[in-house]
Amino acid sequence: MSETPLTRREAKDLTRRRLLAAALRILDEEGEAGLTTGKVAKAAGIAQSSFYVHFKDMPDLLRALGEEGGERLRRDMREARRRAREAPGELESHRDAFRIPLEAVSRHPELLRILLRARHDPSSPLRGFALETARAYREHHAADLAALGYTADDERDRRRLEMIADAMNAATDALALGHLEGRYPDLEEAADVLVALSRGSLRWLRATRRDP
Amino acid sequence: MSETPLTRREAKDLTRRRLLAAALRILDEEGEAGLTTGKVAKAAGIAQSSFYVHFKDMPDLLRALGEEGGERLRRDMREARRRAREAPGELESHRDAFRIPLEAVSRHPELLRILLRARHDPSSPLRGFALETARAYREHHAADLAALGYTADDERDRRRLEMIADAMNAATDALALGHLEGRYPDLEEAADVLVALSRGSLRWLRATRRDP
DNA sequence: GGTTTCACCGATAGTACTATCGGTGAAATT
DNA sequence: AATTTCACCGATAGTACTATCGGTGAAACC
Repeated sequence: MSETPLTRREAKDLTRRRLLAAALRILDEEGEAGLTTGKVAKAAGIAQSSFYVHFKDMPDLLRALGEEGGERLRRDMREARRRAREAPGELESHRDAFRIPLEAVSRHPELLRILLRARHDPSSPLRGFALETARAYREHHAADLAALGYTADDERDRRRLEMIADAMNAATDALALGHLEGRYPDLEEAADVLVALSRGSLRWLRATRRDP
Repeated sequence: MSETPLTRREAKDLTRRRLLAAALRILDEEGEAGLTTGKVAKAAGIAQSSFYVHFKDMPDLLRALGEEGGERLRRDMREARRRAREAPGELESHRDAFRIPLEAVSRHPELLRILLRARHDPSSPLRGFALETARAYREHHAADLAALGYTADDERDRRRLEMIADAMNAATDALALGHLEGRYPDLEEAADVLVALSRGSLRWLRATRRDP
């Protein structure tokens, strides 16, 4: 049997993390409609009223959840970016650039599902956070394209890169969700599809480079 | 001033349609959390209790909304498919195949937004309908690819077509939403991006045709 | 060792929504 | 013209959830 010599601060922090974990699980399994202070508190092993010791109200918990989850996602993506840059071959690197995000999403599917839902739900307290996250990914991806040498001098060029980034991100999410639903068992195959689509966009960018 | 010589049946049907329209608007503006029998009834100009004259409960209304909206969406898509087939040039036809859905979505953005939200919300009564709709689009799109001569004999090939269809549909939705948010003012540009991505996938399918 | 702090508890007032009921008047039926 | 039907109404019982309150015991502080 393990001792539990926890200080008061440690115990409180543990409870807080239990609440956040319970909320994430309920949110993923039942949606925001099923998310109540009572359910979360009970799942975390405390009384409903004690919920308010840790959070001002439910939106406050969701904000905290967004901040923590976003931090984790950003870490994952930075890591993915770094590994993709260090990859060896040209084609290998290109495939990695898509396989790594696919794997990251598959490891933490709840967060993606919750963000996708919140993005389209005007009543969700997480909506602003979801939109901000999506914008950040889009612009990072567009910046990557610019770094590959595809100029973004005028407004039209910049918009092109943003549209490609937006479309590729959406395609990545769709294939990751399909994988989670069991339709695409092999992430390698999904990465191949994304590489093919991406190559199409790069070819188009090259073919339509500035003026005749 | 116009007379209103409505039969009882006409009057009831009118109220029913008012309820559905009010629900759609509230759903789009406030999300499912804001959708209550009281709000919908008031917006339709009747008492809260009269809601139950027309629908068994709220899920029942949502089911009806899904059926009607789905019917309209299917009509739009059939039409889009037909027009794309009749289009003249090769490239024109290819661009049309993407511009037309983009335009269809832009005309009825509420429905897409609601479907996207419901798809990821386990608590939504519309979830089953949203998943079914997504599946139908994916398979139609995959069937179109097969009709272009990209064989789908074995499991791997069929999965490839499905993944491409899935990814392209997601990309289309993403660009349509970006257009609605004002980021991509010109749908023609968005269609160009989709054509470029699509060409990438077609080139890949050709390059990897059956055995060496 | 005495005092203070505070995470947690049960109880409960307040709020919002659902769904049913009996009543009403005008349309439909006879 | 008499009778029936029914879309709609106001009232209300029932349910679910929020958020606050005073009380309690053990950890933290002195």
